[in-house]
Amino acid sequence: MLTALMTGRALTASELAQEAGITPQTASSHLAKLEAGGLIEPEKQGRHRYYRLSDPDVADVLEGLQGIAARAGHMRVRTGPKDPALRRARICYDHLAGDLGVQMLDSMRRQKLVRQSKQAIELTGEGKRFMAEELQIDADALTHPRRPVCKACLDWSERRHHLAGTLGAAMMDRFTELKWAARDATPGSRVVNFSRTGEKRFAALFGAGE
Amino acid sequence: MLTALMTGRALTASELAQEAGITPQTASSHLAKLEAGGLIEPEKQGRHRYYRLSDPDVADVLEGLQGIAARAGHMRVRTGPKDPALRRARICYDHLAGDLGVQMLDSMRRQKLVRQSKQAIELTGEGKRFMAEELQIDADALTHPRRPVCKACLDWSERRHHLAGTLGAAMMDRFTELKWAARDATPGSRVVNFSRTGEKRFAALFGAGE
DNA sequence: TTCATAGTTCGATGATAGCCGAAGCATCGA
DNA sequence: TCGATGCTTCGGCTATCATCGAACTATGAA
Repeated sequence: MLTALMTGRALTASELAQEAGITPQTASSHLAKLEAGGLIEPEKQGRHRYYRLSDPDVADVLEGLQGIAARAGHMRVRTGPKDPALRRARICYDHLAGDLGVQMLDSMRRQKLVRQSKQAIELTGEGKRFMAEELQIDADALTHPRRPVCKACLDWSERRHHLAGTLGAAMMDRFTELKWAARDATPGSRVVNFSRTGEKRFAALFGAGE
Repeated sequence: MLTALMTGRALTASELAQEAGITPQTASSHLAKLEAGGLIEPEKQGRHRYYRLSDPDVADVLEGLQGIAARAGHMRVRTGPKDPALRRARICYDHLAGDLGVQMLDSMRRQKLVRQSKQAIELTGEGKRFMAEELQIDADALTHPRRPVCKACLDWSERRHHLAGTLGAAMMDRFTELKWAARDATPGSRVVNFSRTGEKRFAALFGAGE
């Protein structure tokens, strides 16, 4: 289970159970121990519990152990992820998720448009300016009684955070208005299709980091 | 046992057993497993079996694990070494051991007088010259049918290698002839006492490294 | 509200890891 | 050659751990 988490992605308890080839009950007990030992950290998301390695140090130690194990001739093979095409862009409730969603939040962090600590995300002054100038979004108008402006939402396919909250929704709305992207016509589909120009504009603002 | 080995020193099977608070039989089984796993390496020395961590990587991983354990509030305390005054210089069979013996071999390696790989030590051309000029020892005359000229011998107190073999014995003989050092008068004592001038001359040739 | 799903807790069971006593090798010293 | 010491192997015991079935809680969907 730990090696499965070494990709940096977060996995649910059941997925980890399946990965390890044990029942959920057994996995639950092991996960509790790993958490008590400070090796992993849970993140609640609806009725799921996503687990991730609690620290880069843990990944380092595991990597070292794998190296030693490899020298001793003991090695496990890991299967890579296998996912459909909607990994790239889709709707999560009302905001952008998938590869592009994760990429967007990553880029926003790099550009210091937001500050993130754990689940809490805060828009910086620079971020507000950016939203107003580039996307014509008035961040101050997004406050809502029961919903935060910014929120980290764990991405189903990427298992990394993307941006939720009223700002996430407003940005998705703007992308739609600007005809950069549109929800797939197929009923029930969550796929988001980006137009050619939309993709370019999006990349100009939130291009994959160096 | 592994944390006991993290000092870099080699420890005997019985010492590791005592350190762990278990019987030698139990320790033997664990040591066999650790060796099979490539974590430790044995070195036979007479009827002792000295174990050391097989690799700096192993020490790194252990250190990482200890760090994680410390964060989780689980930690072990380790007792330091405790040894008598004969740690400094003593006779090991017929050659110099103890702090000064280890220091001597270290210095010889640094000065490229010898080349060492594992237990095997070889005198370099530079080394032969050094022996002839500084200590009036003809290295070529030291060959022996059943004994190597140079041999790494694991030091009891320092748990590092010092120089054994006919060369080690010849050097100790020379030190005695030159009145640099003498075996302690007490019968049965293995202590070697260095004279004031002897200590200086020795330090001039094999001074502690920079 | 009711049902389905994700996850946990509890209890029982079977496997095994750790442990030690006794005995067997190997090495050293006399 | 013989005894002492360091270490290992063997056999058996016990405690513990991983495992799963059954039952329970929480969240989301209908």
